[in-house]
Amino acid sequence: MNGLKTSLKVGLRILELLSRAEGHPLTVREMAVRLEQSEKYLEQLLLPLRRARIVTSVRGPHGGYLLARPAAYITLLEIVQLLQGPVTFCECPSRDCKECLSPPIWQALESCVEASMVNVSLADVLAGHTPDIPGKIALGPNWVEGGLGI
Amino acid sequence: MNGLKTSLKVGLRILELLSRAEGHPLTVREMAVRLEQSEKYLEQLLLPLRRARIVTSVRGPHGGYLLARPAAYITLLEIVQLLQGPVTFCECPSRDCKECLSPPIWQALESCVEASMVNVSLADVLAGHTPDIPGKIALGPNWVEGGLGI
DNA sequence: GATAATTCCTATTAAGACGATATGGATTAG
DNA sequence: CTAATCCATATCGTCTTAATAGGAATTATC
Repeated sequence: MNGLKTSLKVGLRILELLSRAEGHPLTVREMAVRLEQSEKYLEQLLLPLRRARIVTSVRGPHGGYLLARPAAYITLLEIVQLLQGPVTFCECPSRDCKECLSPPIWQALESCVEASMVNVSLADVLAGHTPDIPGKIALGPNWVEGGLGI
Repeated sequence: MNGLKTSLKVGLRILELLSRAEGHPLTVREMAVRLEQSEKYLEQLLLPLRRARIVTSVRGPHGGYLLARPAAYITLLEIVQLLQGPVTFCECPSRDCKECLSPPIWQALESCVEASMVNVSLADVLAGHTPDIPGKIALGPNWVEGGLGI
């Protein structure tokens, strides 16, 4: 959560280009020029994007990459999970993990972020839609009101 | 966001010990034995905790560390920010960053997590309080309903 | 005051993650 | 056939972070 990885930033810009190309395949070379990145690096990012069926490829001359689906049907969550890794605070399975002390708290935070991101499409991101005030997790029945005071 | 850092996990366990000690100073040595960690490593974590005034120290013989405040007045957010780093997705100041495409989205996610964590105290964590269903960000007035379809 | 217990501080090492590059193979239009 | 293009893997270098090391400063006790 400490900043976006470069792979995600660049990946988003790739998807931006593909989205604006609208059905016309873009070559890695074109993207490399427009994004000022090396072709090889972009290829490395396009590989998982293709395997996850977020983009499609056409091989041979006049080939290139396309968005596999309309941008409105690609969620921010799948992009992030793919290029930045899963949104996890604590992976422990048990309910009382000795390391993180309270898995439910971390799981709630994960759900908070995931539920938010699955609700935002690539089209939303490109359109610059601004989200509203966020919700936040609330403690359950065990919670003692006023425990935090000020 | 890819898993909790070791420093945070161990830091939380330190705070757990101090919380249960209730005013009686604990030495680094004691904590090292009970947590099965090296004294030197714990010292390194206690340093920022003390500077942030989350713990207090007593020097000399019969010295040790104490919680600086009751656990109910220590928020999860400050612990996380201190030992894991700030909760940031994108640090760009401008509203249309070329790298992350849409700062408001990331800022909303940050706020979502921060607002949740500031609401959870160390006491809550130790008590194993389980948070409710999380809220999530919602797109603002520009949002087109049904944009995501399925 | 000497001594021992303890915190305090900085430097250094070790291992892993990640950005980036390099090299070559596979596919296909013309 | 050949050139354009995607496909795949291996490798290198840098930065972050966990962990160690060594010693300085403080203070209770005798």
